[in-house]
Amino acid sequence: MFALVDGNNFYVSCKRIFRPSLNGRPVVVLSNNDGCAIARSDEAKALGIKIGAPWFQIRQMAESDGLVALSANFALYGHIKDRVASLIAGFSPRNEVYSIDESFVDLTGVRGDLVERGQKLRARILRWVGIPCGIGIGSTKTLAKLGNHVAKSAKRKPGSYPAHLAKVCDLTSLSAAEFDSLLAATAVGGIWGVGRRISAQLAEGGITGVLALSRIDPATVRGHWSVVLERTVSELQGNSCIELEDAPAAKKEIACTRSFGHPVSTLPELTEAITELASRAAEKLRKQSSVAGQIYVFIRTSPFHQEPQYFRGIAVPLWRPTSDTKALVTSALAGMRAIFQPCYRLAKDGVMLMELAPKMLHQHELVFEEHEAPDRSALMTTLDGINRKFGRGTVLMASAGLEGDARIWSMEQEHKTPRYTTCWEDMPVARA
DNA sequence: TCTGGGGTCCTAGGACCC
DNA sequence: TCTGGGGTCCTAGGACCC
Repeated sequence: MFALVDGNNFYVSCKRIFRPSLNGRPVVVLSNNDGCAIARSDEAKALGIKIGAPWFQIRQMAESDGLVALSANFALYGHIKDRVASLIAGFSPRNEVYSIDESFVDLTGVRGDLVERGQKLRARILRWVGIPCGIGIGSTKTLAKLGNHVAKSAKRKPGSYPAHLAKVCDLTSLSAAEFDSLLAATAVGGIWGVGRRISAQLAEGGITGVLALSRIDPATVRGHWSVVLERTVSELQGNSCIELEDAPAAKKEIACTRSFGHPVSTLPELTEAITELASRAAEKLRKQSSVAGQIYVFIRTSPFHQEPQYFRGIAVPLWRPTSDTKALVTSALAGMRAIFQPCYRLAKDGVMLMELAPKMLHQHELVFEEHEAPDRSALMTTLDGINRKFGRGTVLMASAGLEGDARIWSMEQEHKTPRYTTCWEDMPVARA
C-alpha cells in the first residue's frame, strides 16, 4: 500500500508562502531566461495557460487578466522541498522523495483510518511549511499516482470526480463498482508512464479510458508495446511491480545545459559559458563522490528561429576518470573548439558527464606515467567549501570570465522575487 | 525581440565472439 | 530452392518522468 504526496502548483505555492498577496491571483513561474511558464496557479490554469507556454505569447494577459509572472528560483524550491520531506519522514520512515514536489510513502503497517491520517499530514504541511498538498492512496505506486490525479482533479474541477475524493483520495476504500467507474472516467494519458505517443497508439486501438487499459492482458501489452507498459497495466490491476526506492541512487549522468540570454557567436564567449557549465557539473559530481570517464559537450542554434541551423555534440574521453574541475574544463573546452563554427547564432550549450563511477572504485594504472598527474582533490574540497560558504562562483576558473565583464550569454531574469532562503538581506522580517 | 533543464529505462540493430 | 546457432556488448534513438 502506497501514498503519493504531491505539492499543488509547487513553484507558485513556494512563492506564495512569502507573498500571501499572490493568493487568489493568476500566477505563473517562468523558466530560465523567463522563457516559458513551468508552473501555474489554479487561476492561471483557468485562464487557459498551458504548461510550457512561451511568456512572450501570454504576457499581454498581465494587462488583460492581472496575470503575475515570476522568475524561477530553484534554490528556494529545493529548500521548501526539504522542509516538506522532513514532515513526510515523520509520517513514515519508508518514503521516497520522487521529485521536487512528490514523495511516495510506504503505508505498510500504518494503522488507523488512512484518509484521516492523510488529512492530518496535509494540514500539518500546510500549516508548518505553507504548501498545499494532494494525497493519493493505492495498492501500487501507479494507483497511488492515479489517486493523486483524482484528488487534484476533484478539487480543481468540481464534478469531474466525486467531491469527497478531493485533496485526499484513497482508491482502496472504493467499492469495485465505484473503482471501475472512476477508471472509466479517466483518460489513459492521466496514468503515470503513459505519455502522448502511447496515448495516441492506444486510441488507435480504441482504448481511451483507463478501465479498458486495465483490462488488457499484460502479456499482450508486452507484445504490442514494451515491458514498461506491461508493468503499468499490471500495477493498474493491483500487482505491485515498482518498488519504493528509499535510498536515492547515485546519478549515472550529470548534465548542465543552458539557453543563453542572448545569441552567442564567438569563441571567447563560448569559452566562458562552457567553463561555467563544466565547473558546475564537476561540483555536482564531487558532491556524490563520483568520477567521470567521459565528458560530452554540445552547442546549438535555436530551432524556433528561421535561420541557419547548427547542432553538434562531441564526446571527449578523459585520460583517466576524474572529478577535477581543471581536467574536466580543459577537456570540455577542447571538445568545444572541435565543434565550434563561427557565423551561427548559438542559443544553447551543454555539458554532460558520463560513465560515472564511485571515486573509491577508481582503477589504478598498470604502468606509471612519466609524470604523475597532480592530485588536486584537497584543492577541490577547499574550492567547494568556499563556494558553499560564500556563494556559487566566489572562486572559479579564470576562463569563466568575471562578473561585470560583458558575459552577454548569461541568464536574463526580469521577474525576480527576493532570495528568501539564500540571502541574509532578503530574509523576511516578522513584525510583532 | 521573445520558446527550460534536468533525468531514467528499454529496444533494436550492428559488431564481434566461438 | 536451400547459406548455422548460439552468445555478448555497445550505441543510438525513442519514450517517458518532473
